[in-house]
Parts: sequence; C-alpha cells; structure tokens
Amino acid sequence: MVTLADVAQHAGVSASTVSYVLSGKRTISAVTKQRVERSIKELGYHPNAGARALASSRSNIIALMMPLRTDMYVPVMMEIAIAVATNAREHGFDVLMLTGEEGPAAVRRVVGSGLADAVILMDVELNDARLPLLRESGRPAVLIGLPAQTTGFTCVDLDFSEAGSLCAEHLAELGHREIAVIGEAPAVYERKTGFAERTIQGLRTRARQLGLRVLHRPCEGTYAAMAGALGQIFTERPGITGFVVQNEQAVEPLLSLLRQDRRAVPEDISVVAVCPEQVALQGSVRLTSVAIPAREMARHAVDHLIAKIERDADDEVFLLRPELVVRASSGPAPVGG
Amino acid sequence: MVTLADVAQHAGVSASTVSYVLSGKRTISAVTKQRVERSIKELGYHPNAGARALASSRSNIIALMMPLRTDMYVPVMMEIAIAVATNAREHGFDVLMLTGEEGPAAVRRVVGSGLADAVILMDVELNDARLPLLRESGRPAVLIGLPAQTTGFTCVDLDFSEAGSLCAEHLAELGHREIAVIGEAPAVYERKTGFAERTIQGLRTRARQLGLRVLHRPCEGTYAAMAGALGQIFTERPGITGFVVQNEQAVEPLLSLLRQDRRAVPEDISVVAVCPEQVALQGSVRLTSVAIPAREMARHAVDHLIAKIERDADDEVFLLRPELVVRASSGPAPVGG
DNA sequence: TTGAAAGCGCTAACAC
DNA sequence: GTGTTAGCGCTTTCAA
Repeated sequence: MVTLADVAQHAGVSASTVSYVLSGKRTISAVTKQRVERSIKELGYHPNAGARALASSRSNIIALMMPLRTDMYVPVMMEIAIAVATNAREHGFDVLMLTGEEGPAAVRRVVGSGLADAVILMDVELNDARLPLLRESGRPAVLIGLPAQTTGFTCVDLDFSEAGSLCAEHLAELGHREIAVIGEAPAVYERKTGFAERTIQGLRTRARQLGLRVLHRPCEGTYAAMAGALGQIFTERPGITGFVVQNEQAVEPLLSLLRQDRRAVPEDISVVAVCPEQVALQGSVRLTSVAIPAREMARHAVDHLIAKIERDADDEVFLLRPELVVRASSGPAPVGG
Repeated sequence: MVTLADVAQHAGVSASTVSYVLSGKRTISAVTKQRVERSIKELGYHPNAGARALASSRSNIIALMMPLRTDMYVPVMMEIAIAVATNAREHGFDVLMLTGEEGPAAVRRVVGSGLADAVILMDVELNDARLPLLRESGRPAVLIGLPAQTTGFTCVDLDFSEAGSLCAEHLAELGHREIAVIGEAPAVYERKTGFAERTIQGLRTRARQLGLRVLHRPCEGTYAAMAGALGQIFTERPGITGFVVQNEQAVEPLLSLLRQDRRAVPEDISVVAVCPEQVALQGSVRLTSVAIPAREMARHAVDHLIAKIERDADDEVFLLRPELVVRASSGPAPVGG
C-alpha cells in the first residue's frame, strides 16, 4: 500500500507538504506542487479514508436513512436517494445507506462512531422517534418531510398545501363545481407523515374560497378498492366532474375504471394527479399533475447539509413551490349534466 | 468524546481488555467483562469508526454500485439495495451507495482509499468497464448479473434462460401453439446486460422442443408503442393465443389494449410475465408470472461477499432457480379459432 | 514556502 | 486472563 510518506519521499518533500498539496490548506510553490502531484500519479497513491477520518475527525460521509416501508413511493425514494448520492459526491462526500430496519438506533450508531458527519432523514413522520436522538447528537441533519416540531433541523419538502390549492384552482377555473379527492391508503394517514393531510387541507381551503364542493376518500391502490370507492363516490355525488388523485398506485385503476364506466377523460371527467412526473407521463393518459420534485429536494437537502457541516449554516424550512402542469387529463367541465 | 481509554480507566482495566471485550477475540473473565460493559453503557461509549478502520485495515463497509440508469427496473433495484443494506447490517457491515454517475473510477476510489472492504455491482453489463478495475484491485466483489467473463468474481442472478423455458412450458401445457414475446425496450438489448437475451434464448429452445411457434418483439413500455406492436403481431400471426412479457412498463398497456380489443384474458389470450412480484400482483389482472427474486439475490450476494471478506471464500456463479406462479392471466388455449 | 513531530483512537502482537 | 506498547496513515500545530 502506498502511503503519504512514500509519496513524500518519492517527491523529496515532507509528509506535511504532501498533505497540504492535497488539502490546499496552505500555499505551495508551483514546482513542489507539481513534483508532489507527479509522485502521487506515479505511485498510484490514494489517501487512506480511515486515517483521514481519525486525524481530522471528519469522515466525509453522509448517512441517508431510507424509509422503513419499501413498498411505497418507491420511484420517488429511489430518485431522491440517487440524487442525494450524486450531489454529495460533487461536494466530496459519500453516502451511507441506512434502512429503517435497524430503527432509530441506527442514527446513534453512525453518528456516535463518527462514521457519518451528518444525516439526511427521508420519509419523516410528524413525531419521528429518530428526531430526539438526532437532536441530542448535535450533528447536522436535514429532514425530507415536515415533522410537527422542526426546531434544530433543516427541513425540505414540497409545499403540499399549495399543491392541493393549485389542484382546486385548476379545476375551478375549468368550471368544475364538485370534485372528489382520491387520497393515499388509510395506512399512510395513520403513519402521520403529514403530507397527505397538508394536501387535502390546502385543497379544501382554496375550494371553499372558490365555491368548489369536495369529497375526500382515502383509498388503497388496488383495482378492487378503487372500484368500490368509485361506486360510492358517484352514488353519493353524481354531479362530480373532477378528480384529484394523490396515490401513485391508484392512478391507473382510476383511469381504467372510468374508461370501463364509459366516462371519457377529459370530456366527462377531469383528473389531476399529485405524483412523480414519471407516473404522470407513462400511463394510458398523460396526466395534468403537480410533480413531486425529487431531485430538487435532494439538491436542497445536500447543499444545505454541506453548508451546515462546513459553515455551520442556520436551520431553515424549505417548502418547494409546486407547479401544476396541464396535460391531457383535464378540461372544461361538461355543460348541462 | 468518550474513548476506549476513558472506558478502560473507568472500569479499572487496560485498553486492550476493553478492545478484546468488544471484539471477543480473546477470552475474558465474566467479572471484567461485566465491569467493562457497564462502563461502556454508563459513559455512552461508541468505538470510533475511523480509528478502527485505520488500526485494523477494515472499514466494515461494503460499496454498492447502483445502475446508471435510474429509470429502469426501479422497484427491483430499490428492493435489492434495501435488502443488501439490511443483510449487511446483520453481519456488522454498513453499505455505501455509489451511483453510476461517477463512472468506473468510483470503484477505484472507494477501494483504493480503503473506504470499502468489498464491492457489490448491480446491473452488470456483458463487458462491464468496472470489472477490470475491480479485478486489479483484488478486493472481494460480487456481481448481480452475469458478465461475459466471470473469472475472479462471484455472480448472482436469476436463471433467466430457465425462466424463459418455464414460460414456454406453461403455455404449451395449456395447449397454446403460437405465442408472442413482448421484450424489453430496444435500448435494453443494446446495453448488453444479457438477461433479456438469455430469457428469449431459453424460451426459444424449449419452444422448439415443444413445437411452439414464437414471435419476439422488443417494445417500449408506452401505450403508443404497445399498440403499434400489438397491431403488427396480430396481423402477422392471427393465430397467437399467448403472450410472454418481459417488460415491467409494458404490462399494463398490454392488458389495457387487449381489453379494448375485446380479447378476454385468459379466455382468448393468456399472458405470462417475467417481472417483480409486485407488478404481477397489483395490476388490473393478477398475472401468472416468474418473479425476479430481489431479496434472495441480495441475500446471496451479501452472504457470499462476507464469506469472501472473512474466510476468503471461492468464487461461484449462483443462478437462482426461477419459479412460475400460476395466477389469473393464463388458461387453456381457446378451442377452434 | 516548507519541515518536524505530536497526536487522533484503536488493534494486535508480545509479554507475563 | 490481563497489561504494555508499537504502530495504523493522516492532519495540524509549532517552528523556521
């Protein structure tokens, strides 16, 4: 194994000089710098990560804690994870992947051992058990999601309330007067991550202002559940002409069942989704939707985390502005009835 | 920060004793052991990861290199990644997530710096650029996928050839005589990961033995592409009564278009998929399918990698036996025509 | 602009 | 069954 000492000897300088060439923490004459860099290349030197971490008390590793449930929001999570890793590399950091499996203790472990310099938490719940541990660890942390109590943390999330509001507005503008919201599965609401609640609340508030009538139904993403929900909805409110869906899995079942029901989209029924771009684009109908901006969230999370690590930046709450993109699934409310 | 020396002092023993209590590498009397463990608890001691890595030349970290393309096989990849992480933890290892972004050099970096003790490569291509680098690094590695040249590596993959064979068998047994295979998008074949080719080859071989006529069409996973392909297929071979699909995205479009076409599944047309269990279960029809056993692959990969790290185990090629599960999308070939 | 040297916290001989 | 101690390879004062 090639060590820094080997490089120093080969270049005819001291170890510290090599170290400083690498870190750039002090000015080095052009000649020595070149000599050192040449030696590094020739010897194929790679600084030892462990030694570095020990001497500098910095691992240059960020821990990313994945959600426990691997069955939900998979594409978004994956996109965030990859974007976090890519982004972190641009700042010279690597990413350690933690699963929910190990529980909140995982946070203590990686942070207590100095394995990770900082933590990103995905899929944060309103009263997340990991937060107290993180807080007492004193390590920089960024949450993706919005817990009940944000003090001590930087949070990044989509402004779901505004997203709901945009959906209401869009349908109201198209002349719809009565709409239904197909929500996440009941389990999601029970988990209290808050985003589903914020969406419906934002939607309801705006709907009230616009005189839009709203029926909200949480729903499993299966054909059977969707069929049941749809039947009930049209029975209760036959005048409904618009749907807002916030449930990846439910999108195709909904479209498929409407088709079967001989209700044309968007002529008879308008559909607006809150979902990853991918889902909105690849289905049987290109959906008018509010996207969940995974990469942007990851970028904010990493950038701010690095700022906290390196410049002790302050905590902030970033609520990203949602955008509604009009596609083929929404149109004017049918006239008459 | 609490160090091992602090613990030693607090427990009234030497540093090495504490170290040995932790590692279990030598026998310690019950009393000292308990005293040490008590001190560890009381002081809230966490061994420093960097120091450990430096002293032992072992980081207890496995690097997991994700596929470059984040748009394909997302659920399987995510499932594998999480299973790898969970499994690794059971052996006391953490997982570092590398994206394709950084290119093959990422391998050299994490391995050269001693950041990772070993590597798992996902989505391996037939002539993968990362393999030579890995080979010369001499670090233990496991590939998920099957490259052209496996020497020096342990490989884990589904036996796709056998999977194709099973599909042919199943349809033949049901009396089908003419089938179509909807394959992955052309881009997948161009990337030369080999699995798509192995599937069709295994299927073809068995089909020939069984007197089954096969038409193979790679296909994008969009409604438009699927509609085009389907039209062509039925024009060319009006006698087709069975479909094998190996393309997650194409499953729903296919089912939907068949329905629109008034071809009932499974009465008129049988459909067999090679896809993740999740996809087979959550669509509009519960699909007869051969599952891609993500967790099992991850388990094999991790277990064998650990065996290589700790016991210098030999390289092996694990081709997991596929299983075809009969569900609601396949049935006897229609009589007459 | 550079060098010397003292650790960082742990492991693993080597001693007894 | 336990203690002593020499590193592991790097960063960073301190000194010149």
